[in-house]
Amino acid sequence: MNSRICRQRMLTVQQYMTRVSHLLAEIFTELGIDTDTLDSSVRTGGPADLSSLLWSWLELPPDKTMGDIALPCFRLAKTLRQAPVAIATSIADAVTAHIAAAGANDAEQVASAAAPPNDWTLLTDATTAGPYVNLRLRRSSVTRDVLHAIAMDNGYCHSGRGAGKIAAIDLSSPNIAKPFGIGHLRSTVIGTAIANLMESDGYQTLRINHLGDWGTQFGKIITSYRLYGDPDKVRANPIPELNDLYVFFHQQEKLHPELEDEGRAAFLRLEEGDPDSLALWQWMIEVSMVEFQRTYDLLSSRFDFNLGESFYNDKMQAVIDELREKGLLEVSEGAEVVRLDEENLPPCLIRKSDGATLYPTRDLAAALYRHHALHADELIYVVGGEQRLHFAQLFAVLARMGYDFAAHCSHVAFGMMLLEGKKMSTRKGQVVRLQEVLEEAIARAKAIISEKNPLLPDADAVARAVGVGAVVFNDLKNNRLHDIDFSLDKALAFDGETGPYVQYTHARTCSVLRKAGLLADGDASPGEALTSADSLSEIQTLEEPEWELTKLLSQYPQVRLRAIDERDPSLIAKLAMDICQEYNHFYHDCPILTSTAAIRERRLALTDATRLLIRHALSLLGLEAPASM
RNA sequence: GUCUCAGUAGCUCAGUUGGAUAGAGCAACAGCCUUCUAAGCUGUGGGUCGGGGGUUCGAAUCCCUCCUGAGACGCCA
Repeated sequence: MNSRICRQRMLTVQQYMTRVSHLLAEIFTELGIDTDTLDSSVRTGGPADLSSLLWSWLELPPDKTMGDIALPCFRLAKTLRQAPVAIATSIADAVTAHIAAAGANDAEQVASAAAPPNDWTLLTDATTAGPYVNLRLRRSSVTRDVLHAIAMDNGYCHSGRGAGKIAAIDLSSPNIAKPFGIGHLRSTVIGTAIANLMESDGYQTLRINHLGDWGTQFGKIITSYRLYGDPDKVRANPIPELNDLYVFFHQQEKLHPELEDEGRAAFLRLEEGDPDSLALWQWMIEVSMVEFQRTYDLLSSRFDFNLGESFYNDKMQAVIDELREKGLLEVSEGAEVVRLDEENLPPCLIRKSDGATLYPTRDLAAALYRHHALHADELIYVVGGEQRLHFAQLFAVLARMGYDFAAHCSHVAFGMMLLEGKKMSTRKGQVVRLQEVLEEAIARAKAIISEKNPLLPDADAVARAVGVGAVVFNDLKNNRLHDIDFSLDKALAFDGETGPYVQYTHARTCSVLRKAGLLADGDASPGEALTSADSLSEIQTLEEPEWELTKLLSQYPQVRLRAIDERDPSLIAKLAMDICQEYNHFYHDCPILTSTAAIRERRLALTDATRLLIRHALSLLGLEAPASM
């Protein structure tokens, strides 16, 4: 159970692993094993310090009944010239002796976060299973520490590695005059979650919506509108009509190739500043933004900047000048390029043979603007994986220009959304409109509410939170680079590993706390149950589900940091699901409200801790957490 | 053709900085609401981890090779 996260040794009960590794180092020294006696094959690349070395060896037993932390002894066999099993036995015996000497069993109250690093009361027993030493942590003290830490937010929801730094995140980036398709959902929700994660680490974020508002396509749309458009119809229903005109134009283009030149000429007029064309273009941006905003409102996405591609029109000449000054520009086949042979990349096209700029030119200008004008330290691009090469080239050119921040640029790639196994194409009119998907999701959520909980106050708001949550979570739970074949039924599933499941579990924790009189609706701070948890002196025998839940909760800080480092929100989604699964298991097996005072107090504290972390995880992912549903 | 990414249960995917018997959800079947929300919980069945070689005490994980799918590869964005 919960193997997804549990088996990653780095992430689990990590703070205790540090202490355990110190204890084990003591044993090793006692047994005459120190870093000098370990041969280099055992130490390779590892830290010189014995306890750090041991720390890196610790892992989790595959089965929770075996213990909490395991030390495999295979690699010691060669140096010590003993069988791994024998080594494991002597280590386990030594640990057992220490535990007994520490009088651990009478010291229930002693072990705590403040205990010295060589406090053997942290452990309750050591056993062997073949060549493995399995150690068990003292549940009471660990649980108390974890609950205390969550109440204090010791790194659980906030950290400060990004303090004073600015991260610019390029996300969403839909195209003007085209429908906001399901394909743009990924960039929007992944980008939003990454921005939230960075903020939890102290970064100031700049969420930049890099709108597609420039290019030949606008010449085509303008031409199509002038030739075939009905102004009244377009005004009534702008985006679908403009999209239809664009699609129709492409069909006509096949029959009348001369239209292509006309479209190009129309774009040229726009570039030259023809007032009529500009007005039309401006108007398309306005109506598109109104439309997009409806979707963003549902998703609770916000942006610090809506800067279209056109914003950089007057900033590209400076880039070209700078490249030339730095001697990076070369003429090749009539075009101007930056060669990237050393980086083993194809050359980056900066200027067409007719002198016009290109996509990379614009992105260079944008990167420099974000660096110089917006003072961004980190540049993050949440853009589909098909643009890998483009970003590799972009970053390489920045490095060539001598910008150190090139090392702090990253492309967060993701797979494509497919429709019935095929790439969606706006040109062919094959798009799934996100707005429709969200509305359908909300309608289904509403139907479930009226069936299961007809008296729920604020049902509409909850339906919106849950419906949208289903769609967003579905996209966030796997950050795989897999292409996704869009399925409405999958995106709108409310059972199993879904957003609504996580939200439901959150509502469940709220309900328990409400019944205990410990929670006012929408309370974001730790409740009384949790803040008084460090005074819980009676945490004696935790039952399995409580212990498993505690261990999962303890992973939150490390998982959050890893999600930030790997720019992977799915890690948060997965841990949230694991916590929910374990909480529901606990909820089912362990009565809370009807238990005797001490147990009730402890279980309420666990419930409140769970509630806080689920709530926080959901907020990182951009989901709401209704208090009942 | 070159490069990149992917291939794990019927489906969707975890696990990939090497460790013990490869895990979830969905779908199917069987149970659990006079007790804290059944959007839940429990159980059953389901696997040549794409194929083959190699390194290792130990490989889904590392190396080589082949197969399959997707994407990118100079004047679109």
